[in-house]
Amino acid sequence: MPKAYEPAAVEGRLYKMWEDGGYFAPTDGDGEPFTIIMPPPNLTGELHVGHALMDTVEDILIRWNRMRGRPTLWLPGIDHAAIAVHTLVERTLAEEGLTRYDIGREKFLERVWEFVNASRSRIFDQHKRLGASADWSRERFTMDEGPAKAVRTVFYNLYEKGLIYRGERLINWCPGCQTAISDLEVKHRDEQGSLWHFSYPLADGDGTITIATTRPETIVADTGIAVNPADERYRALVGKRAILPIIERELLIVADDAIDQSFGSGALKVTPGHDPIDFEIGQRHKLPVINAIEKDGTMSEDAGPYAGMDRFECREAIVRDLEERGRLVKIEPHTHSVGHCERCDTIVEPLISLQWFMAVNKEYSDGKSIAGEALRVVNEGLIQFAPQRFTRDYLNWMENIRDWCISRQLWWGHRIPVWYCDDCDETTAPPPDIEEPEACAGCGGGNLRQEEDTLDTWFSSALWPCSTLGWPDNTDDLKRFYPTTVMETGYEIIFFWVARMIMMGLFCMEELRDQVEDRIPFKFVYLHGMVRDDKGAKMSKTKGNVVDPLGLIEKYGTDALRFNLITGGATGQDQRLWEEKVEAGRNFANKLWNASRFVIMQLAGAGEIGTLSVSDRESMPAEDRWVLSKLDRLVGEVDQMLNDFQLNEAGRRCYDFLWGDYCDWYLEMAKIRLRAGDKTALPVLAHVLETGLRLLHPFMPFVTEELWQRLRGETQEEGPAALIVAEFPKSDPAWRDEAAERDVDGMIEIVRAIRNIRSERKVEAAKFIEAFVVANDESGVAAGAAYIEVLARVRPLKIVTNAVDAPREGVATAVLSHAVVVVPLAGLLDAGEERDRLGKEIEETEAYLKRLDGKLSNEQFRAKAPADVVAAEQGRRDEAQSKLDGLQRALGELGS
RNA sequence: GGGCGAUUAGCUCAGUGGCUAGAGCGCUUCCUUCACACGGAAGAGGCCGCAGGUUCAAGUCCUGCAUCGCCCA
Repeated sequence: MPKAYEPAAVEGRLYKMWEDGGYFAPTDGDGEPFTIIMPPPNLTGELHVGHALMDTVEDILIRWNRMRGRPTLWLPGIDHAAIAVHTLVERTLAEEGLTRYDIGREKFLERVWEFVNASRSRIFDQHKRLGASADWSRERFTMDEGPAKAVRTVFYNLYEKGLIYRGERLINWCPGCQTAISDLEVKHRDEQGSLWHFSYPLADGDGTITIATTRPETIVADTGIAVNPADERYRALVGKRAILPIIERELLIVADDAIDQSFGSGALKVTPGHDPIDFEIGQRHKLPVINAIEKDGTMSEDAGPYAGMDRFECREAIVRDLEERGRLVKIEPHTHSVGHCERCDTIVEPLISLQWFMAVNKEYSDGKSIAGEALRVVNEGLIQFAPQRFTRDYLNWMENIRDWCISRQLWWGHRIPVWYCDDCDETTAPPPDIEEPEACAGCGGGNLRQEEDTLDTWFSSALWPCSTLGWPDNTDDLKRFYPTTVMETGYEIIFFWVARMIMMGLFCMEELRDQVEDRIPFKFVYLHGMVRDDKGAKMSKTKGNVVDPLGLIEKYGTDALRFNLITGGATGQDQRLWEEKVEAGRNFANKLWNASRFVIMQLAGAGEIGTLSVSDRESMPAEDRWVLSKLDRLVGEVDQMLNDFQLNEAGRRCYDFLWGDYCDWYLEMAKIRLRAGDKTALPVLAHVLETGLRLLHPFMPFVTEELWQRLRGETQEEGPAALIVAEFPKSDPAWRDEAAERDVDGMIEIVRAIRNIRSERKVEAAKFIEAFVVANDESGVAAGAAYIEVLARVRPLKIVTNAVDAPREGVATAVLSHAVVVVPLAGLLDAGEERDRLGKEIEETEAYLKRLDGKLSNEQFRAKAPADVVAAEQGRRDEAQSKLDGLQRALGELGS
């Protein structure tokens, strides 16, 4: 066995072994399935650390449940990422001097598929490097036939229920991507701009009214002016008309409660065609709607003299023209929020457009609406969030949700399954099994044109938990694995995706499941945080601060990266990552490797060691019972923490036990026995290690599997062929042994005290020194005497029950709660220093004692605190008192 | 404007009302010993952001404030 763990030498081999062994597919058992549908990575992306965290969390949950014996399904897939792929292909076309219109829809889609097929397989090869134990045989792609049929089906069902409609509404238009986008895809950013004040003459010639705007270019689409009804300044003007300069349009002055009197001049120019708030005001007052900006961002015919001008050039031109006419009152600097396209960062233009929408608040049967149901299942606790605080974000968003614009002016994606008739006005939406209708549903004619637009990618992603399992068909997988167990994803897509999956899942399953708890897409939503760079900045390709997970894997191993990502922060919390941090994980893997290497070497040729059972406990020495007791405690804690989605704490506890208790102490004690020819520690060494490897396997799958295989090679126990399908440890409190824990912890304290004295007094590391331990429980200490001698390099060790039997002159004293350690150090000791040290410790102990006394003399505490807490405090008080007595005695014996 | 999160050792972070608040990295001293120097041993280092409150008991719960960050409008 090599001296150091070499991840590269085992990872590929083990992954292949698992895959070939068919371990990733769910077993056929009847147990309650544990299912995770993997959030589909998008086609264009390389593996990044966000994926690494996602894979790690999901793989831990999956491996843990697989080992618990539940039929476990982790279903992977890929998302077609409509806008991203569409623009990517358009860009390559542009390099050839072409547009998609030059080559047409069919050729365009051929180009897209070329790209898709080339990048599709690469993505999961990268995920496999992370050890992801997903069932690749069930892999799905949003554009595959199954998911596509699901899209057509749900579209049809929604349409039939009147929940999908086409209408002219104000939508967010991205002039860069040349498509409508949903509210969620607009990112608002504060920008430094100006607030221009313009005065308009009143139509009756009697005075002016001053309006303020951040967007002068939209003036040409103004159709009214609104003021607050309570505003004294304008009360007399309500109902009158003002004249829009240049365009010479009459603007009705209306009163509306939505107007903030203190903003600008208190008079708002109303542009229903280019602002959502204005649109609502316009609706309330029946103001006309004018579209003055085209989809390419230039001014339309309605912009009069500015027609054809770019919207931002137009802004300057209008300001200039109004200034020339003496209409400009003032310009104030002003910071305001500007909407940008999430994808291309172009400033989004709200405009009126004919689009398809999903009516999320509309009642479609006995009090049910899409959003209403989605609220209900979370309010009723059928779906729970981890961390819990995200529940409120979800509810808040769902309560204020507006109709979802689902059409996109893209060619790549699911084409909206409706046909328009050239001979009549009828729209034909055929049932999903008809891919192309032959006749118009209205006039029966055959001149049909399919809608050009495609659906928002999230529309199909929202179906993911059911479409991947076969919906709309009631397949075996759907029956067995839906509702899925956990949806694990980043908190940043809770609205984009989680919320919409809940809406769609509930709707889709209505016909198949009677009970609402059977219709939910998942029971738990686990949200992980963002992985940032070393300065806390978001990683991005453009900033060049991305940490490449594959590079880290090559350098430190997959397990090291996984362990760091999991223990590096709490659930739902952002974390920072940089290369050196991963070293800790590598070191841990190497520690396990070497501890195992030692155990395996000891086992080699030792013959059969047999298995361990609780009944053997009686004959075991304290340290065996100690480590087994602590191990069982750990097993219980880890199980509890995994159940509570506290993966980070569970991982940490494993680390503490394996490195601290097992390697630092148990192994060292076992060595002493082994050197003395006593092989009785072997079964315990092997058992604890084997259990620890099983416990840690979900976190660090490769090193644990490799070591487990090697260990099994020595112990030759019967059982599963691989750790990945071994049984996850179960707590058995029969292993608990508080007396052993107390005795061995006490022995460890003595060793530490002696080591401390040696180190402080600069005793040569290799030198053996004499030491006395004064203890009431002589036999308890005597049981560990051999270990104290070796681990603290003490010879001879003298255990006495009475302080007078230990020397007093020239000694260093360490007072513990259960014992006093006396180390004669004639010549090495400075009495003054020793006195100072004891004095300081007395001070600390007195303060501690005082605190405990205060607590214990408080009748409220005795009356109200649980009995075990009171008893524990009393115990601590007694220990502190005995320690204080010892310290004072030691100080007294030191003389003055 | 509304909401959420963070603020704990030099740095990065854990800490799910009850042990004298922990870890990793870094730092100091010592150790090439027989699993491991990717190691071992010993140590230094804390107004748990500030101010109130609830509680027998607060780093933890509540309120307010400050600073930083995120989400929504």
